[in-house]
Amino acid sequence: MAVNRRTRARSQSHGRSHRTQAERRQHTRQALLDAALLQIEAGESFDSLSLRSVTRAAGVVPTAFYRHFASMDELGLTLVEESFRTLRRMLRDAREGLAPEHIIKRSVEVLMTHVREHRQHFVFVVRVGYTGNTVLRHAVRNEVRLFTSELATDLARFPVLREWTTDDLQMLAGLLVNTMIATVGAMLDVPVAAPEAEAEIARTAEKQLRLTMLGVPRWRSATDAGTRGSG
Amino acid sequence: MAVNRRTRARSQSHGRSHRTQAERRQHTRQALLDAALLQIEAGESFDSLSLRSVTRAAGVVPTAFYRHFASMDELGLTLVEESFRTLRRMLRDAREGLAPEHIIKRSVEVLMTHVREHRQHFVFVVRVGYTGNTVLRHAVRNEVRLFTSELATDLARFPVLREWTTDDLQMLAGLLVNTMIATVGAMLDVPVAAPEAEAEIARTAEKQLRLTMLGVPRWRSATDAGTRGSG
DNA sequence: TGTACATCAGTGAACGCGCGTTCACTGATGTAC
DNA sequence: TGTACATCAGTGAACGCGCGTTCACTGATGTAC
Repeated sequence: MAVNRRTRARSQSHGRSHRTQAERRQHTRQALLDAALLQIEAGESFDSLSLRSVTRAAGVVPTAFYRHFASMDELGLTLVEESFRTLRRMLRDAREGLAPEHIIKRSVEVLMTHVREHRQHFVFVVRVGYTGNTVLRHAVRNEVRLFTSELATDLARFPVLREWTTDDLQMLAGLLVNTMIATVGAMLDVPVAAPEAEAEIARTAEKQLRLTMLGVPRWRSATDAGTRGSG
Repeated sequence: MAVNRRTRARSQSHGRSHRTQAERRQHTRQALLDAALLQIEAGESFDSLSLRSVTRAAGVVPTAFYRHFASMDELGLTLVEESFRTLRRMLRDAREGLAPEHIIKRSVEVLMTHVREHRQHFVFVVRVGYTGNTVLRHAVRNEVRLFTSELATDLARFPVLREWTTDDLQMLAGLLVNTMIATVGAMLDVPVAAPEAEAEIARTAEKQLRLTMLGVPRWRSATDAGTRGSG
């Protein structure tokens, strides 16, 4: 009898199947994060999200917010971390699928797949990276810098790049990341599941990466001539 | 006497030297636009600007806003136009200073100069181009597309690009514009008048553009091999 | 296992605030004679 | 040039609304015995 009473109470209390308090806490927390991502995906900027709209969408009362985050900024920083965890996973995936012949095509495929599957995280990064909120903007741009460095490290392993300076590798990684960000931006302009448009964007990204890599074997001499003079 | 009375009234009325009603109207209108740009430059997103904060900064009462714009969106669209007028002027300047040998260095110089001199317009474009407000975001991205096309037309005049398809020229112009946007984004991260940091950003941009252009002469054959097969 | 108490995620009322928008207005400039 | 009237940029009071944050609370879960 006592057990029945408690079971009923549990399932009634929030209409969910989470047995422990910790599980329900975690569930609410994630609901708040998801509500914010959803609104950003729908076209809002982070600045225009309100604590009340987020809690409303998450199905809790405004004051419940403070059980999980001290402010919207803190929630935003959590989303930055969550998003870049996704991006790092993508980098790892790309690293593994490296058949040197088709590396560009494969990289773009990995990118497109990840954008499709984690659209919200990419929207978040692209939007917040340029949005008003100074704290979040710097958090994102800092993560982008780290991400670029990781890519530079990966690039250093390619034979053709073995002789490049760290500086030049960063420069190349930056160029590739720029192309990636612009590609993501273009994909986000397009309705979800518009295969033609997506394919067109992918083709352009591939061409741009291919063109970039075409310059690579000729790089050294050009830099020497340009910066070291006739010494 | 009558003249004196009127003169006094004029100069007292707003403490300014604008003689005609039309001039004063224009003055207020520009004050509203400038106030918005200033707040965006200071780190706000467009969404977080309020009609009241803009009128406050412009030194007029909130309701005066409606004498000039029907809504903040309308003011925003005016700023999009104003900003891209600046960017087009930049393109024209770049077009004129084309000494084929130093074209990249010169282009980056033109870019850096314009960003320094019209910082607000660049901040506006970069921020709004990714911010929440759907109307403005699309307005900006559309202008960027037009801007890219104009650049593609300019590129078509170079001997080495004369044989390129329209599609490939767009692709290349897109790559250059991406680099430009990323460069502007990096410059805006940096405090105003930090010559070292600016120079470093300029150097990276130059390298990236140079690397991109290094691939150009080799482009055709690579594409042929990739897309046309052995026919 | 059963009981008594502690913890704490979520509640709901209340607050003061800045917002966009309405409205009737004021008074200097512009214009017709 | 002088006068009488029209125009219209800017004013100021008022409104209802959603916001973030405070506070005392409730009641289910967790824990010590």
